[in-house]
Amino acid sequence: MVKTSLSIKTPSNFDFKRTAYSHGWYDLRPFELDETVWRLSRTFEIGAKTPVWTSVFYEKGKLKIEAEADLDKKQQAELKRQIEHILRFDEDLDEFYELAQKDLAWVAANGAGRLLRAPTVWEDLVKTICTTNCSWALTKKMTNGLVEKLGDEAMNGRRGFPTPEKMAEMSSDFYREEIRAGYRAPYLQELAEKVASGKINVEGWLNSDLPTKDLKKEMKKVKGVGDYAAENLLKLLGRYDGLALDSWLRAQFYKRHNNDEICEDKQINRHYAHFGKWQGLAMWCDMTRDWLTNKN
DNA sequence: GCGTCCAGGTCTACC
DNA sequence: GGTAGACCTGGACGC
Repeated sequence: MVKTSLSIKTPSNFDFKRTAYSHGWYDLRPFELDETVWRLSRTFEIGAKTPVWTSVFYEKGKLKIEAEADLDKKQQAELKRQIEHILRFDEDLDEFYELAQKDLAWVAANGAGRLLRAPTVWEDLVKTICTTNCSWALTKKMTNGLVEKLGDEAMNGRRGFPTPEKMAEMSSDFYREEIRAGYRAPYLQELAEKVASGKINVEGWLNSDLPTKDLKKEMKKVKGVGDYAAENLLKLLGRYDGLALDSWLRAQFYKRHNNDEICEDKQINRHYAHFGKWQGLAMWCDMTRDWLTNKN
């Protein structure tokens, strides 16, 4: 039941559908996207007794927020801040849009380029590890398991993403046998312990002063994080220097730009090099251009 | 139903 | 720095 209704003014070039549907995160719990009415829902940890189940949708130039809890002013402000964060309101895409005018003009025209992210770097990091070396079905199974078995419950019974502390309590065997994380099991356990104990501050990566190259090195110190995972996470932090190439992205490139023939990664890099620090975002937009076809 | 093969990214050991 | 093999799961396929 909706107990708090709020609204936020969106940036002028903001497109809710393109942002919610920007990549697979909308499909991973605790996110839920109802494409029939374009409502994006999930739990938020905003200092209330329990996580707060909240839905957002776009109406008349404003983003409407409906939370299933009575929220005080402080909690309302925190909820707005987290929603602006996940929908990337702070992303200044003007420079990218200008660069894209030549061969990706549709990007600016359609307000594309904002990549949905979780409220915390922690959640994005764990989910990214769960995308490596497996099918999307298995990624969904792992994240669903984490949320269902370890997430705190909101008032409506829906669960949030587990905290590092909660995940650190569980054994490697739990992640292997219950979450079906396979060889990733000890990686998840070790990561949770390090984050919970403060040995690694992954939230600090968001506003890190480190050059991207050095930040990527830091990320790759986490077991289970290689080139693809680090570059994917960097994109979610707003750094698009890397292409985060995985098998799907490569296959899409071969189809669209290489007559469906396999080529070396060097060729893919060359293709997007003129986008400079925006090349990762340029490639992602290029490969996902048709995602909203038949969904409007 | 069972066994085999394969895709998917990263790690470790080795050169 | 580059490479090979192992890691583990689920789906596809053949029998």
